[in-house]
Amino acid sequence: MSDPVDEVPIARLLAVAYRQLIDGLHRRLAERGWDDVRPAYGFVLLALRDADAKVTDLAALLGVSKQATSKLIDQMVEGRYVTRVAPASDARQRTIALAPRGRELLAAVEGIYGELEGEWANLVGTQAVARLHKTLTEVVLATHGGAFPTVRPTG
Amino acid sequence: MSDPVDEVPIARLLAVAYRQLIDGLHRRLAERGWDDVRPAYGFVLLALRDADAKVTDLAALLGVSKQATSKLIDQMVEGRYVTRVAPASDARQRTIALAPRGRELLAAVEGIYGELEGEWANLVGTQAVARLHKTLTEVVLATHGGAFPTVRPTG
DNA sequence: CGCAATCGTCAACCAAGTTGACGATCGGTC
DNA sequence: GACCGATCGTCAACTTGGTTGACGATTGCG
Repeated sequence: MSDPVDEVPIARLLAVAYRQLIDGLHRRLAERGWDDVRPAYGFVLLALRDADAKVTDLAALLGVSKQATSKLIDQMVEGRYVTRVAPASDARQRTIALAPRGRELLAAVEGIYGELEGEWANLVGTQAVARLHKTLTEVVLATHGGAFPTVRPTG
Repeated sequence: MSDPVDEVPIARLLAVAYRQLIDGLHRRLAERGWDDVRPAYGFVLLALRDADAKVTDLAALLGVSKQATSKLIDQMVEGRYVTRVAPASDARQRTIALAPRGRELLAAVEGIYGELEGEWANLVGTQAVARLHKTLTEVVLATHGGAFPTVRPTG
């Protein structure tokens, strides 16, 4: 690639940077023994951190069908990251909650994100990273009516 | 999602922002009649803007196998975006070049990127967007020995 | 009570990757 | 020139992670 750096579309920068973070995350997770983890797990773990969720909630969050979500949860149940229980309030539903192993994984993920972001801060400065975070947040919120949008897994 | 915005990992912001740009790009392309375009086409078009390439070059750039690349090129040849010719220098190879229609598509893509980035500038300011570009570029270059890395398509 | 709506799972299918294989062609060595 | 390992790109079989359709069970409302 010989295009001047100034002309690289932001979309490509985002793609490369995202890929880099995700690859780094999964490499470090594997090094620490978490070697059966898909990128999509991260979004589910985050969603469940503060509150349990239903399959349809997670599907909406992830931006995929409920069938795809159900499959993903299958895997996560099998890996013992989440639990799936029919609540007393509605026998059709399944309540998905973090299992202890899922909490441990979430802690590992957030720790590694901290490391990776810290490495970025070492490269370009803490302020630049904070500004990056701020700018992206503003753009995303402004273009989605002030709310965090669906995350379609991109990897 | 109830997590405070400050705690959203950058990886997620990147994913959302990227998704947003790509979706916006493809929506506008479709509106302008380009309705058979995959996100991966963009990376190929960019790569071919200044120089023809071989299948293995593109595979390395895209971060996928040569078989996957060959298939992708199949589609792009069929859509008349690129041409594929065995060069006189080596009968095993295939030289992939932009066809006229591919050049038109590339121009459309770059125009839309300009629009989208302009909209971001309207939201957060021209300077913030420029800084975003700069920071991401620095991070990416610093972590890849000064060179632009492989882009594995993320969508 | 009846029925439309909702839930989540099963099943079939699809797109875009992966790995293995292979015929054709190079390029280096003898 | 002959031989052979390396390289090229395509074919083929397979996998993965989605999609859509279907459906039995369960709600919630009239």
